[in-house]
Amino acid sequence: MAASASTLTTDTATSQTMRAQLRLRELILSGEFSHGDRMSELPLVERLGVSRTPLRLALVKLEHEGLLLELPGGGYVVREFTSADIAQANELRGVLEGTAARFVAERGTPRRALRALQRVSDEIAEVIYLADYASFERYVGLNGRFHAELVRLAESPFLERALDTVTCVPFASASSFVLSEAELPASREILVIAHNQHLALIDAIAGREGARAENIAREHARLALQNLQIVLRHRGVMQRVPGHSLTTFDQDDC
Amino acid sequence: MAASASTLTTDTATSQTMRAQLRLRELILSGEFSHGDRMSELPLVERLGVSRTPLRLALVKLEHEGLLLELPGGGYVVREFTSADIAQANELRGVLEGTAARFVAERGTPRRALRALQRVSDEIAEVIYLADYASFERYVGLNGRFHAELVRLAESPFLERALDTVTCVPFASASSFVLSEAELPASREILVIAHNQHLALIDAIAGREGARAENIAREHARLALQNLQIVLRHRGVMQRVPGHSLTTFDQDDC
DNA sequence: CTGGGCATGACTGCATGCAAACAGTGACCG
DNA sequence: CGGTCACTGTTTGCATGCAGTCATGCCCAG
Repeated sequence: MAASASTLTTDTATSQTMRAQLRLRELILSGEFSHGDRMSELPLVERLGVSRTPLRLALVKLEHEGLLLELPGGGYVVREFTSADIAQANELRGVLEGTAARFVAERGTPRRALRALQRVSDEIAEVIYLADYASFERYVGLNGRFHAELVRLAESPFLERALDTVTCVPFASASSFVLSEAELPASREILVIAHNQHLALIDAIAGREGARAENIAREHARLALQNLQIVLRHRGVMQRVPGHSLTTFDQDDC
Repeated sequence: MAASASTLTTDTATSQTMRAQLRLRELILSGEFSHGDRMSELPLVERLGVSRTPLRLALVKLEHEGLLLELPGGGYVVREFTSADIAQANELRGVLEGTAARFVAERGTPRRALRALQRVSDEIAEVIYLADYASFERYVGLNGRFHAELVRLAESPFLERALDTVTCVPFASASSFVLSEAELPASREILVIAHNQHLALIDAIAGREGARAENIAREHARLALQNLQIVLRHRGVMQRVPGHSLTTFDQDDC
């Protein structure tokens, strides 16, 4: 849901509820609120320009998404994500994407479908050796497409739903690959490794090696965490990353 | 969410929204509605005795739970669960519970915590050799406790959330072990096997054998599907099982 | 000076009225 | 006779008013 909803922009939203949900998520992830902040309805009504009814529906949905926590006495607060949360969510993502990969490999997929993955992979190969920032951003988009395509091939709606429960966690989704200019060389090495894992994944799927595909996808997810740790060495970068205000990193442990 | 909410009864619900959500879920699973039925607000308002506002919140929550589907033009219909859905959700449950088992095994758990699992397992050992229906029902409860305890030990909120996305699927949760008087002997064999898997799981966790624990839990989940297939041979039983009206089973394929 | 109780304020949960959109039906035109 | 358009009824989405509850702060008494 997070993925599909976020493809809409705030303007194209048809209902007030959707508008409120998108705009609110945007506000939260942009750092407008910090973890623990109470989401009082009246100020938000004023700020978002929607009535209380759709706003409340949006709050309920964001609570289900995991960004908000319901208070016992009523009302919601912005949820906090600890480094342990991020690590666990990321590991879980690896498990689920690994399961997707296994499903695809075991079921056997027409070569035509695999070619879609291959194409994205080829595009990625073109950008990882370019050292400029724009190429990195393109990589993030392509990488997201690769993972989305993989999950799509699994043809398992429940798997997608389960993945939605972790992709809402900042820094735990495949497309939240954090970039750091200061660590460009180190990050680029990681991209090379990640690309190699993509290739191995495709090879495993093509050969219907389910267990291999699963394990590659798991290790692939762990690479994202590794990259996050590298970037965390330079605090300055993090300030600009969506979702930063929701996280609490213990010093250099993640 | 499904698990925690269903522990409350309709009466103890504090808010109208909660009351509507519990009662509605009850109505849907009890077969009062069939898949595809439209959940019109006004009739439900009359039936549940709550106003439209809390009812709509309940509908949103049930949609997120997976029991309802949102229509493009607005409104909700009762979702259909095909046998493929059930199989996939069950497989996914195995993956997630396997991950829970792996987490517990790898992290290493104090013997005191393992003893809780052991106790439930001991209680199960007492009931599986009794051939009466009451013992079967006790087994279902104990089995649910075993699985809940295992997930609790994993100490991973996201894992629990992800599991919630599959436990809402009829016949896919650990506690939805379907009983059939007609197939008592066959089902009892399955219980014996399941109990043996529980013991192996505890042993694997105690020995910190993560991969073994994970694979046992996966295979354990597949056993539930096997049992369902056995019970499906006798259609009569299914009529009384919660959630039956939401499912469409292809003949003897599941 | 401190602790407890009361009052006031704010905030949430709920109910209902209103408007817009969709579907269903009937009539009219080709 | 069939298709299309318009009208009507139903349904959802939204806005707002109201009441109950929780928290906060102040005042008074010990």
